[in-house]
Amino acid sequence: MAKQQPLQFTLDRGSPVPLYFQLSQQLEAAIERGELAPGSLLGNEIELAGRLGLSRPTVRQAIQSLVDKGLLVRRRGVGTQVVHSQVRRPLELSSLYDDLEAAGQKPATRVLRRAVEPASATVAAALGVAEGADVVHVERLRLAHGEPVARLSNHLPVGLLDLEGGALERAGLYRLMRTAGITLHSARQTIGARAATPAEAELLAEPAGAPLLTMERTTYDDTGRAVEFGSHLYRASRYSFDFQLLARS
Amino acid sequence: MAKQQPLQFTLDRGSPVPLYFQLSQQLEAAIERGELAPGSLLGNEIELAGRLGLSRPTVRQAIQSLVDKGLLVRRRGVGTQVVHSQVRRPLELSSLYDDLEAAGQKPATRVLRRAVEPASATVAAALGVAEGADVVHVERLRLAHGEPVARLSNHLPVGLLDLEGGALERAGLYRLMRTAGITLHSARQTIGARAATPAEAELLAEPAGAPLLTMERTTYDDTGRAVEFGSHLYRASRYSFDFQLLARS
DNA sequence: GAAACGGGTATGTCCGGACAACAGGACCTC
DNA sequence: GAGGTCCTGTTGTCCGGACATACCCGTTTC
Repeated sequence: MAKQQPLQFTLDRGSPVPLYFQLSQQLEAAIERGELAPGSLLGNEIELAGRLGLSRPTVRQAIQSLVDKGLLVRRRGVGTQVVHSQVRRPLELSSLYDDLEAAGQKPATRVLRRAVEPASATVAAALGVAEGADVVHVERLRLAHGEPVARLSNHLPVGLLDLEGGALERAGLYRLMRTAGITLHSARQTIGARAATPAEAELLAEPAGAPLLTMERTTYDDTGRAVEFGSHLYRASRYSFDFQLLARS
Repeated sequence: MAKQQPLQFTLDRGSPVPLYFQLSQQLEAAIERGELAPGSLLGNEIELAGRLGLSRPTVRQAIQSLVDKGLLVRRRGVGTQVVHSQVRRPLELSSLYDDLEAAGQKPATRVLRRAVEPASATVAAALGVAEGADVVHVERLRLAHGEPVARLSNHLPVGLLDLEGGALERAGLYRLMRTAGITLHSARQTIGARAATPAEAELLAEPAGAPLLTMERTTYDDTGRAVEFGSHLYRASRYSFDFQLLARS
């Protein structure tokens, strides 16, 4: 357990990006590159602060953000250790489109339907509007490498976003929302499974009665307003939900 | 948007529980009880700190923990607001047993198998041991209200835990681990679906070929060691994964 | 009427210090 | 040799202050 040579960090006090953030990013990059070995001590906070010309609270804030990400573990009286890898990304509020793109699958979208409709009881309850009130309904078929992967059905409040057809084929719904200045805050979702109906089987190129993954999700922005209700169907033979989660506290 | 009367908080400086934690718990309770209306401002930090006889960093730490939980939203230049509810609990590293118990379903467990076996390639890779090395294999049938819900298959390193049969029927695996002094840190999991084989259908009292939810999970403790690999089957007709997630940053 | 300006107010960042609490090893005692 | 005790190092908690920065809103200007 020999002490390793200190890493080099470059901090720019003139930059608008906070110092604790600059530090945490460089620490994360060093861990990613393996320059900070898993299990190794990070060196005590006070000495680190002194070496970098920062105060301890600032250094602590940088370290804390990585602890929250699951990359570091603090042990009182011992020190701060790098976790033994295995950590990738925790579950995020991400869109299928971006996930597929990041995985190198060429995603594509076919818009099946785009209309203003009266809200059903389920949709009204999820979006917090009156039953029968107008909502936007979008139905899309998502493809990867030209093969169908999922049927996405979304309901949105009217006037939230203008979903011009072309935009929907070039990006995921969430990216469009963020671009429109909506800050996503949280979502409530349910993942289940059921057998495909004949129509669904045909659309997704599956045999009749094939098992499908279902996902229902209501997304809220930071004012607490429901901005989207989605009811999706995934081909179980070609898709699964894959994520990491951290123990709280 | 009238200013409401300030709430009362009682802080005990003699208690070993940190002041910021006492405050955050009382704030959370007040939100839970509806004493802090959704959307209402929390009052500025400096004045709040003065009123409670605390410093601003302490108050900020309490508020920050609730922001991380998704209960509050900070807005620079505006104030800190209570989120418009909808927030319950984010996804946790919880055991099915505790979930069922919390939901008022009387959980029960039938141990189908408990043996030391050589690790298959999949299990060995997940647990980080050599293929063919000894691992503990536990197979359980989980019931709720006397009805089968899931078939749970777990592999653990030998010597980690002594899984006496009776204990396995009275509590979930994770609770046993925590009791044994293991601190769970993170887990990697995959949720999918497939059709039941005849044997699985029979065990779970489903028709042949019924859609089942599958979940595979590898759990790590805070030293980065894999402590459990689970491969589970859920009846899609009686169970679904239901959780909340927060947008990062 | 719409756009540009500016003041007030709140959070965001950062500092420097102090003491408490815990883990682990060294040391001593029996 | 086994057990307990002290010491040291490290993180945990808390304080008081300072300045920067973004947002809201009323005012002014065109």
